[in-house]
Amino acid sequence: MSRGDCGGQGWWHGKFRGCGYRLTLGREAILDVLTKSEGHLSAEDIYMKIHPKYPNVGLTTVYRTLDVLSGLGMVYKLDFGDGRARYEFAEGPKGAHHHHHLVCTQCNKVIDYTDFIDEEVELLNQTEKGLGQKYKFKITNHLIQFYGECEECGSKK
Amino acid sequence: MSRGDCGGQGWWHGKFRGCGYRLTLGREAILDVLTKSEGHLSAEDIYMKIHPKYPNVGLTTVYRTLDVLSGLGMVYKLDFGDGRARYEFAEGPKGAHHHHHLVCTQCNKVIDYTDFIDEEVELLNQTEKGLGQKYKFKITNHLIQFYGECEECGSKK
DNA sequence: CTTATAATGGAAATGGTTTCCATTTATAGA
DNA sequence: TCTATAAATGGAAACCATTTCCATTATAAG
Repeated sequence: MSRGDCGGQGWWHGKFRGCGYRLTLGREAILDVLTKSEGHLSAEDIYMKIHPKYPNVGLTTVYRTLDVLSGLGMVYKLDFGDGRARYEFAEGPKGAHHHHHLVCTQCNKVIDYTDFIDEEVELLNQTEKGLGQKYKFKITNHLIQFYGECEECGSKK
Repeated sequence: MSRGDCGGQGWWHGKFRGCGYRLTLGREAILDVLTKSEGHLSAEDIYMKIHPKYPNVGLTTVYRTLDVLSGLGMVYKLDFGDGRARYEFAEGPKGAHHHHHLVCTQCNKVIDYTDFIDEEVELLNQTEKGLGQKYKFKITNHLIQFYGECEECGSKK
């Protein structure tokens, strides 16, 4: 399984099979949307995007698949405070495309930023290590979000 | 309005009045619970704690008050992935009792930690400033959470 | 190909949160 | 102190994202 294969169709098959999951059309369709769309999709967003081409993939399956993917660490489940979960594809190893979020508390707009990521990540790694030892946690992930008022909302007053 | 007043009964009266909100028994009861309980209460938790003493304060009022408090920045609304919002009192100025969260993705247990907070906060302040300028955001808050598997859940396998 | 069992979809249930509205209450002003 | 007015309330009903149920279908091992 050479690294080059990862670009081809279905590079995640191994990950699925290895964990005892089956490969289905619905799952492929959902992963496809997640990898090709720019972030922050809700379950329904994904359902809508898939539906024209795969009208027999139900919303329930979307939820179930997102749960599986989230459990495998292939997808992040996020909450931006708009009452529905948002999902984004977890990029490759070691922080490629790693980013955090800037959320407007008025209109729920979300900006992905990568500024300062290097410094952040270094501190986070240290912190993860320290916390993991102290609290006997096996830390697998972190979430950083900044909240505030975006330019547009600020000027509306 | 001397600073010393803040310890007394109802130090938040000014904040409320200043924003055009009225003081009611229910609101005082809710604030009282939030300030005196250790964090992460759900709306229903608060309702249950209040109910014996204030049986005529409804769950709806709890939700409404938490919304108001959250809007005033007196309370943080948090999501630990267990399907209900959790609220915690936002402590005084400049990071007194400032802490972040360590969340077990299996059992949803939450540990508050203050380790490394100083380094984190310094980096965060810089980041906030930089991001605020670049994206024209008026940043008011941030969220940091680490996710993983707690000792107990890890040993259950 | 056959078989065991995972996965599915659609409808129904769930459950946290919000909305509605008639009633109560806090507060400013007389 | 009393009154007027608009905010706040509670309880029931609505809402709506997500989950559960279950009979059916489809994957993949042998």
